[in-house]
Amino acid sequence: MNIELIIKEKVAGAINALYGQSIEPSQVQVQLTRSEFEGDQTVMVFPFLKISKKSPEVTGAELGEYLAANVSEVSGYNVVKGFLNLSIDNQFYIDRLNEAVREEKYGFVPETASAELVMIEYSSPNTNKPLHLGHIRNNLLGFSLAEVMKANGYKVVKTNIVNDRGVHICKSMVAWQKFGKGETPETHGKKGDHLVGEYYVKFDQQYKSEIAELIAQGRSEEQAKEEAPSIVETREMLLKWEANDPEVRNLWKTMNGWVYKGFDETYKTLGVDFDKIYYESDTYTIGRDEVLRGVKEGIFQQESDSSVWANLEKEGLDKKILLRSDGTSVYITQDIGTAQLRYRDYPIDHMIYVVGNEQIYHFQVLSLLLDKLGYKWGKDLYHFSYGMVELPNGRMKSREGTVVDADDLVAGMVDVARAVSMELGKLEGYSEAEKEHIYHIVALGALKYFILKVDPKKTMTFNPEESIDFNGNTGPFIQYTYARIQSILRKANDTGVEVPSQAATESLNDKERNLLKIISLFPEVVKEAGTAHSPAVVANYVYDLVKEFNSFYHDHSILNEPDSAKRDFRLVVAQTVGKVIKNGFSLLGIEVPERM
RNA sequence: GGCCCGGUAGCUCAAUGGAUAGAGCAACAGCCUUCUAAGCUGUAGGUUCUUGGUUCGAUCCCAAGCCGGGUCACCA
Repeated sequence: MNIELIIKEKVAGAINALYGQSIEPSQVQVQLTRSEFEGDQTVMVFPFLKISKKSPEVTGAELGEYLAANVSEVSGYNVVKGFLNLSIDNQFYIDRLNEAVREEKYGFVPETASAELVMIEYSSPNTNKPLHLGHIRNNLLGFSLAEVMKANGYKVVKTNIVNDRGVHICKSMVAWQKFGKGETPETHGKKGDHLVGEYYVKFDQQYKSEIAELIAQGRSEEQAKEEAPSIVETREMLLKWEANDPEVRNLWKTMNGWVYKGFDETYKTLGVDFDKIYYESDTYTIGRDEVLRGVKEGIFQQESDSSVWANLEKEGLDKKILLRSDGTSVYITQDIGTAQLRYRDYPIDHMIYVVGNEQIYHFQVLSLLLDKLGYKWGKDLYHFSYGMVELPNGRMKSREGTVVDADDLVAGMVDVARAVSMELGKLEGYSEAEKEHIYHIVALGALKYFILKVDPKKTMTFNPEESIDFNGNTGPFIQYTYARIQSILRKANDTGVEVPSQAATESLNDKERNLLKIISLFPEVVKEAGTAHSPAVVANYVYDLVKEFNSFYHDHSILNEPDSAKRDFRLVVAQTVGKVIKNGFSLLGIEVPERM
């Protein structure tokens, strides 16, 4: 049981015993004592003044006296103004430490047979261009959130809806037909997703020049955009695609195949994966059928040009198109089909969509549409809406060529990790392959931590220079601490010193005590990360732990401690800190190296 | 314009309504014959955008304003 809950309960009991009033434990405000004061847990006495009808000092003292006398965990107290600072008995923290020692997955809630199932959709790329920095945030958040939910005892199904059809991919196809001359990833020596992305860019260039030409011929901009041959061709291709035209379908399969191969590589590099992948090409017709059912049932309206609309004005939103006048589907149509299919495939208790906050409106609409169509889970979908990633000079803009490519970014970070590591030269004895493995772990640790430590809801700035910094509040700093701990444990093993299976000591120095306090917090942190849907909570916690450990490491020797009882205790502490780092980082999808 | 989100040190970010608002980077000053210096210690750096309100207490809640971003497509 965590100390906060114990104190809340006991304070409620004390209020009752002292002043004859019963309050709920949840009404008691407890927090960690600030380091400049003596004590471990602080109780706010202000809220109880109306009950005690005494001054804050007196009330605090009376409560403190009672708690010290009646609660075994409370070893002492002091009162400063309206703050009652309680000192917690060392044994409590040592017990928590031993809990952490015993449990392999300390801090995690084990999955039970009756656990609820949460499906997490993330990544969800379009198949017309390679992944970029924005996708990286999505992928890292999605994967980490899945790990966090698992650690909170949920069954988790990670899913990916691939937007493999629609105008965007038709654009790449049109451009490839026009300019490709049969080029393939093999002939070009490029990843397939990058190759297809190049044709998407080429399409855009061609389209723009056509528009300019038409405008020069006297058309309005709007007209030009409608009539440009490229876009006309694209629309025709989409229709052919929906009509199952063999030639179009073949090209589509080929080009998407290139892209998938490229994506798989990127996913593998990032260390993310999925339990179930859906393809829009399989789900959009289900969505369309659902929309048409909606028309039949009078939920949606079909206009004279045969486009289909949902009127959400009553719900405070706009009218929303669901099917174009030519009968083709729009983005949201497939989301309806995908949702239906998923609920058919899995007994979903919670559905989480990891999608950027620019789509808040989209998910409000989706939720309402599903609800109107009669799905009880429509209202309950959870849009995990994260903020955009910006560069120091603003948003990434493909037009200005400022889009940061995912593969390039990772490769660059590995290069830096390699350079730093070689300069420090601490990996003697490792094979080249082992070294490369470490560089990869460190590079990804830097990237992932840099992104995940920020509150997901907030827009974040990605500064390439800072992201490859390996000092301070960074992933490699934490990994480094882990590696140091493993080094100590190896050395202990080499010299025949065994790490005890349980910690025993009577006295704790300040830094040992601080470490134990932080270790005892981990289970709460995991829980908090789950309820807040925030990997950042874990990242910040691990950083605090590691900072404290390094300070301890600096001030107190472990293996050279002459008192063997103290040495053994510190070994247990160090080992446990290592375990918490590893478990915490696993929630972020970050690996830890044995050496670095 | 309607709706949504944000504004904290020079920069990037923290801070369940609590005490003197904290870290890292950058700057400056120290610490390696001792378990990995990718480390540790210290100095400096703030009207928490503004003005009101709520209360014992507000960076946090409420209102208005200012600034920045998002969104409101027969795009995805």
